[in-house]
Amino acid sequence: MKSQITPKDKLFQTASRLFYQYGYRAIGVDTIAAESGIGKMTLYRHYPSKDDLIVAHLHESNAYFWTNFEEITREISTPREKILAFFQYLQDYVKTPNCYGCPFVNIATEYPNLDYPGHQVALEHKQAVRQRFRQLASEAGAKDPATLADQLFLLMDGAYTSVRMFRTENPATQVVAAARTLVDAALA
Amino acid sequence: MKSQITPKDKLFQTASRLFYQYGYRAIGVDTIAAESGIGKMTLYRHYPSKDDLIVAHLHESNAYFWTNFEEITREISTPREKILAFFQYLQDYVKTPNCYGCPFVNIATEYPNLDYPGHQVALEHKQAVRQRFRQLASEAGAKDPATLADQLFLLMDGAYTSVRMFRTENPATQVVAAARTLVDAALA
DNA sequence: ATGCTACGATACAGGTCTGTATCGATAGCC
DNA sequence: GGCTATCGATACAGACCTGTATCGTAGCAT
Repeated sequence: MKSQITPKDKLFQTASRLFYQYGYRAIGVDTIAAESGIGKMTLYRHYPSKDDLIVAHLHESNAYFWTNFEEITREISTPREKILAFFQYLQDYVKTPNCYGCPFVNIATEYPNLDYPGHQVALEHKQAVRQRFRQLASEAGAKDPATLADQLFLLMDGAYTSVRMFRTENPATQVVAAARTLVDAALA
Repeated sequence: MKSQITPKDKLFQTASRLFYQYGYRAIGVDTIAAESGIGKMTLYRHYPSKDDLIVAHLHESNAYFWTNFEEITREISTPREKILAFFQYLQDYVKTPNCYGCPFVNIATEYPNLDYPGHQVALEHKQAVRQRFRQLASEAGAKDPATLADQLFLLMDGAYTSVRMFRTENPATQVVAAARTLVDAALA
């Protein structure tokens, strides 16, 4: 077996961890190189610029989100339970010390300009989540699926945001109960 | 009448606007000086460091929030209606083009370290808001005021966050309806 | 009028950032 | 064994950042 982890992979993982925990503007390429033990030139050989590395990290985060999302909801039968299962996972996740909010919320806050490439990736991701919520709300029989989806969406990003503000002692411990209330009210 | 707006005021207003719109790390002291027409030395005569200027801006934002909050809820009789009046104001505000999210959420996202002075100001502000929500929830007769307060809190910060992500076309148009559903469910 | 104070403008110091250039080493492959 | 491609390390260029030092000036009070 050859080296199963390439320098590019190690660099990417280190960059993702540092970006996510400390912020995109706070982490420089020198820090990424030093922390990962990878030469800076190797970074620029694989990614033309720091922004390209950021975009790659966001694409990876997007892929991870969806595989995780489908894995969580796969064995759940009803769409209502799928929604609640996702929020239960979210609630558990935001209590762990390795949660630092949502990468897409973070990049959009740090780079509010909508033309910034990273913000565009975040926007596409969030629109897709919104759409997925609408689909589940529709399948669950909500009278106004778009409305319920947006309400759930606010809860989700509120939970992510509260983690970055409060760390572990955050109000997101109530996100499942709130989601259940909103879902049941929309189905009644 | 002498000059009713001092250089310090003009500088402070310009800094607040730029910080809020573009972010705290993105705006440098040279930009603030140039945009306000105030010399950089005048900035450092009134504020020892950029971080002190940021903290002053956050304190001002905190004061504005509370005067605004009390003004909105003053003429409302019941605590339930006070809560909904605040969320109605929030929903209207996040639809205006001069809303760029929440200054406290923004600073906490850009400076996730809890020891950072700006993050501490943000944390104190958010804890106070949480406490105020609990008080109103208690006065309204909620069975578990702390739970309802946290649920409303998630909606609020979710709305702020969605503005910075989506700008005007955001899911926060449903924040009042969601708040009403959560409040009514907690009072039933 | 004359100090005095606050101000704007400019230059500068020291550090950090992104991105490039260069060189030596190393590991796989023919 | 030797060729080649990739890597790590280092130095560097140019830009930008915070914060300081300096100087000329305009207004204000006594």
